[in-house]
Amino acid sequence: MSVQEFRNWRSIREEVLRRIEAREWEPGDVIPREVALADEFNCARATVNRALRSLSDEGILERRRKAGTRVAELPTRRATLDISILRLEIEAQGQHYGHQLLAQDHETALPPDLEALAGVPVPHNLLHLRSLHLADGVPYALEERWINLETAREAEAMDFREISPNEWLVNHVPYTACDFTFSAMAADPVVARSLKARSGQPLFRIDRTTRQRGALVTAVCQIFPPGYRLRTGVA
Amino acid sequence: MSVQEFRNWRSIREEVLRRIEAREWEPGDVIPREVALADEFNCARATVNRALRSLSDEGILERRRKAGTRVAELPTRRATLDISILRLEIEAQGQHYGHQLLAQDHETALPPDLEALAGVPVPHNLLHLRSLHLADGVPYALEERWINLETAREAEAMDFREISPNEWLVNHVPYTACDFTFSAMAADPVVARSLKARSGQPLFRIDRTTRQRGALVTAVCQIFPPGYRLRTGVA
DNA sequence: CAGTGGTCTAGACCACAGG
DNA sequence: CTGTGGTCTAGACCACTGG
Repeated sequence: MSVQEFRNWRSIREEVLRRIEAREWEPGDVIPREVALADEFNCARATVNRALRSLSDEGILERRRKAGTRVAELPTRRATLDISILRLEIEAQGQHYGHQLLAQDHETALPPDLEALAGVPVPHNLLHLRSLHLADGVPYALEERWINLETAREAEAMDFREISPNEWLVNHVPYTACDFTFSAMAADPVVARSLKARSGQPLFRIDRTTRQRGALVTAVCQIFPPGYRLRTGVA
Repeated sequence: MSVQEFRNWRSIREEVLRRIEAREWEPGDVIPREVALADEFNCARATVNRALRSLSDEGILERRRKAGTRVAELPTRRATLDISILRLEIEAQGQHYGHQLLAQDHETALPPDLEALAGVPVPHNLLHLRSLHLADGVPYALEERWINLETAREAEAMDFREISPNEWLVNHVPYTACDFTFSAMAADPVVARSLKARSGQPLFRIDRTTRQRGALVTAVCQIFPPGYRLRTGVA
């Protein structure tokens, strides 16, 4: 083999991938330790570390102290979903975004499945909003949202006909952790009417709960019209 | 404020998050540059870099050369889905995994939606498999799979009644990139019978195409019984 | 207890993009 | 052109864990 130059961690990463694809290193094999690779590639160990860590983050390698680094046998496909704000998703498709507030009231509990997803105690003081996202005037998603008024008091005074609750929250409660659930459901008559679907049609649904420091911030259920598909980028 | 010790990149990361949550740094704000933070935290710049990079990877910060680092305004929620092998998913729930090969033949094209998802030229020499994954004997998912025989010739000789095609592929074609699509569909009579669902019921569906070096390796469509939910970890 | 990856440091140079 | 993040280096110590 010709002498190759490895200048940076990306090229090392590529070379490691190449060896795995070429089955020079097979699933389950322990690969040479960092020092050895650093020596082979004629670079600092930190650089090799950077490359191997990135592969380990993606589940392609498994690393353990003392045990060394091995090629994952049954790699978990780690798909990253970029869940953006619906407005951005719609505008990215070159469509005009619209938002329509259908209902607003106070509730004292979440629906059971969202409560289970939340995994944290849910207060009894919730602002409940039902709204519709539109793309070029056509229903794009029906959204049902609960906002914890103890975490986000100012939400009560907001007029969510102007700004969508999601965008307001994102800018008001900056950093949050969230859990998602994806599922299929049948359109009930109410939902069907909002989304211009027929009752009983299969709809794609995303549930989400958002927390900050262990306290619920908001819970959302978004329902999409028939035919909607959620796509991911690469693992 | 009391003098705090910042020993490692994780603690710096936490402190940065704290400042964002506390709105000391608001969405859109430029935060101090790495050298300044390294100075404040009394550590090397590389350590600050490590902390900020991890936040930037998650979409919480946005970094650009010369422009500096700022708190993301409309952060994209980056959910990571761990799509494991169904056998592992089932066994992780303490259930017994079973696999049943329903049909096997040759086809010359993918269904249109999978072909669109693939994004690479699809050869006309495909092995097609239809199989059922069982958890404790109950249908867990119906799987329809196409394998590119030009990439994975040996697949033709395999007996997929013994080992599931997915597991064989994973060990045979180690590293691959893949794209997913999630959607809802109505059970047609055939699918309904396999999954013991009623015709027309909403089903959750995952489509996936897998590539290696730009060549299609396999395309899969997995359909789950009513009530199935896909959950994610945190962003 | 010893070997491996995990991390930190201090310094350097580079690449990119803002002004 | 200049300031910022991106990366590399050489060396060091630490933490975990397998044997």
